[in-house]
Amino acid sequence: MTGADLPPPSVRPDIRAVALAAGVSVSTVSRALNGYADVNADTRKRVERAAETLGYRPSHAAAMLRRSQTGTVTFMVSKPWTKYVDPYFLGLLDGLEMMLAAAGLDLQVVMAREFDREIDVIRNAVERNRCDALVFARTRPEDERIDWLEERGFPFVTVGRNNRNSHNFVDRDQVQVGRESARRLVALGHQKIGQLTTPLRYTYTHLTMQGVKEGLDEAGLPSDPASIVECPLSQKTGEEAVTELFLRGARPTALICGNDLIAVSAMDGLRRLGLTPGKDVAVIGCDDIPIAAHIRPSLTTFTVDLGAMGIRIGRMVQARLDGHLAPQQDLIEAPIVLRQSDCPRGPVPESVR
Amino acid sequence: MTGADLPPPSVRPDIRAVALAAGVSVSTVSRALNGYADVNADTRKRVERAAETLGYRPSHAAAMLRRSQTGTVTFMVSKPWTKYVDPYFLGLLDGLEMMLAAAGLDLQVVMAREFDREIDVIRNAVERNRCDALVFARTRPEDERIDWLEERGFPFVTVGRNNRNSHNFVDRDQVQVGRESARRLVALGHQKIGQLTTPLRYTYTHLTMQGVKEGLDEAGLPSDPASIVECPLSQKTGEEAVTELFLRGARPTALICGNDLIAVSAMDGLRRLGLTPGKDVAVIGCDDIPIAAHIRPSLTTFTVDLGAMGIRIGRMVQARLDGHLAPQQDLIEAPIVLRQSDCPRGPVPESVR
DNA sequence: ATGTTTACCAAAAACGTTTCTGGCCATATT
DNA sequence: AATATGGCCAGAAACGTTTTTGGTAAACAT
Repeated sequence: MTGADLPPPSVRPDIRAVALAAGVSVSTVSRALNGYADVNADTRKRVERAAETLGYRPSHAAAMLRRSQTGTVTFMVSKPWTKYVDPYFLGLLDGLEMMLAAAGLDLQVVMAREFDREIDVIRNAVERNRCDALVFARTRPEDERIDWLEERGFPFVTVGRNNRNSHNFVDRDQVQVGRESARRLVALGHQKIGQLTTPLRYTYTHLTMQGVKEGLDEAGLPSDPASIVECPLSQKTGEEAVTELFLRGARPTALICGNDLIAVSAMDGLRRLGLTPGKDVAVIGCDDIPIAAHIRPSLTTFTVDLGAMGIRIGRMVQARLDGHLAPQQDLIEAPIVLRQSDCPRGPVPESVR
Repeated sequence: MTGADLPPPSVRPDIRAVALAAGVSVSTVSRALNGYADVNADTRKRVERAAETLGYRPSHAAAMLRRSQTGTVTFMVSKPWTKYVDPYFLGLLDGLEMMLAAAGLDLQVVMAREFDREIDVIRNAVERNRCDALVFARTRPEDERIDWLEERGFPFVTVGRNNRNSHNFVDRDQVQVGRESARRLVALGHQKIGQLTTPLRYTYTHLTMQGVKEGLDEAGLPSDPASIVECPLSQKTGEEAVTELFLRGARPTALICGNDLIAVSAMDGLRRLGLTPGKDVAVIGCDDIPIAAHIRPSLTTFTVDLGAMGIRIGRMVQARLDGHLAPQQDLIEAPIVLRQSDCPRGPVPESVR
């Protein structure tokens, strides 16, 4: 009559409440719910039922504190990504989050702006114990982030390589991308092939260039440094880069572009020079952004299953968290998607000097 | 000589360690570091110095547990986004994360796949106390997520509206986008204007259509339902939609497209019908994706400062967390970016029937 | 000289879990 | 019959903070 048998107010039920309801101790509830072996099947069932009817949700914070782990994985995205390399990002996150969620891990996203040094973001995440593992992309040959983390033995996975590669990473097979680009164009009769590369500070840019060189070597063609222009989209569009290339006197009949955005704006630049992309000059991109199929000429490019890539990252994170120290490294094939923008070699009109 | 004066091993320093080093109590350290008033300036300085030299980082988990709040804001992204609306996403996240980081809040990302019901994701986040506030987009006129959260008084901000609008939201002024699209095309002499809309389940689609209708009404032009095709990119490209439109017998000389991807593939469809976009048929998009300026014809579209939008969301979250219950609602202007794809009305060649 | 406020700080009680230790009972082993 | 074993569970000690309570000493007012 005192109201003690009223349904409890809308306060979140404790583990204690569950224990009370199930008629067992708190520790037993914990063990039962966490799947420990030393708990009777009946008891476990009773506990589970009690938890269910009470709508019990364990407090993440408390568990986290006690276990001294966070249950979250942090994905760091670098600001230069934001505007231009979008397509890459969400697909990856999708697969990753799926894996992590299945393992009961949360995904946290943190951005490194230009005025932050990326390393500070990482230090902050690690030193404040905000996450159990880190994931980041845009790796460089000498990458202080990787050095710092390896030194401390903190779990992390990168999208891309450095020049040591003693850690867990997932990457497209960029050398293959470069090689296949070159091979394709060579097969189409091109001899003078220009390159509009992504920023040189990233490892994958060099890997692609290496692949291109291999492809040209195979055909006995020279690799002329003058036919390569670095093209960081935030400062220089493909349009400007292609103009620069022709101003240098290079007269490529084909262009290998570091990504699709470069390719598209390069095509724009070609038109401005009076050339028709996909006819006078072949163009190959990389990434297969959704729009690549719909522009004219539609873009020949390399695709990659980002979701699968994210899943592999998730698996690596888990493996590392489960104590598997041996570095895991996955190179993912990026198949070429043939469309219209690559074309057989045609003569460059004399109107362009 | 017992080694007691050796530097402590590489164990994370406690708040107790700081207290010891500063010669004060644990509670004083806490109050000093959290900026409470009732602590002497000297003491505070001493504590801060001690914390600094020890490299003390408060345990997030412990603070979280004690304060019974999580310090994180969850952004839910719905799967249909993933592939096509990337650019939208990252810009938003960027601004949002900046605001949150400044307020000491973490940003967590969670994905709702098709097989998950979005509401489950939200329930999980809220009931397990995983976050202090929620943010999500792609709102619908009748949005059960909003209903559920409002019912419970849980803090959240949406990108987009529902049909009640009693909560905190940020949105583009879609009506204005639609109206201005129509006005622009009318001014260019167009009378038959087709619409390729984003999915009808979203509120913003209807708002845009309403704006278009207003624009047409102003000019005394009829709004023909037959000139409207819904175009969910995951099932129907702009190319298919435009074909459908002409098959229906509608013969628009201008197209208002729900987003840039629709616009680009619609232009492709036009070409397939023997029409030249930007010449025979005007096309207007929405979003101003990075590529919009580089395709041919370059795309007239509406831009929006996503970073600013993210920042406003962040502010709303903070306000709500600070106890400001009155709903805040921001409508953001999306200025038109005039390029080549909109053109004066030209005759549709008879070759197309 | 005696209350009364004020400024500062220490002690201790949470917060809600997990895990360690140990204990009881039934069963198996000698 | 005594002892060891194993299954199962309760109790209690953490985990590292924040916040409440209360106490001391100095400053102030009476």
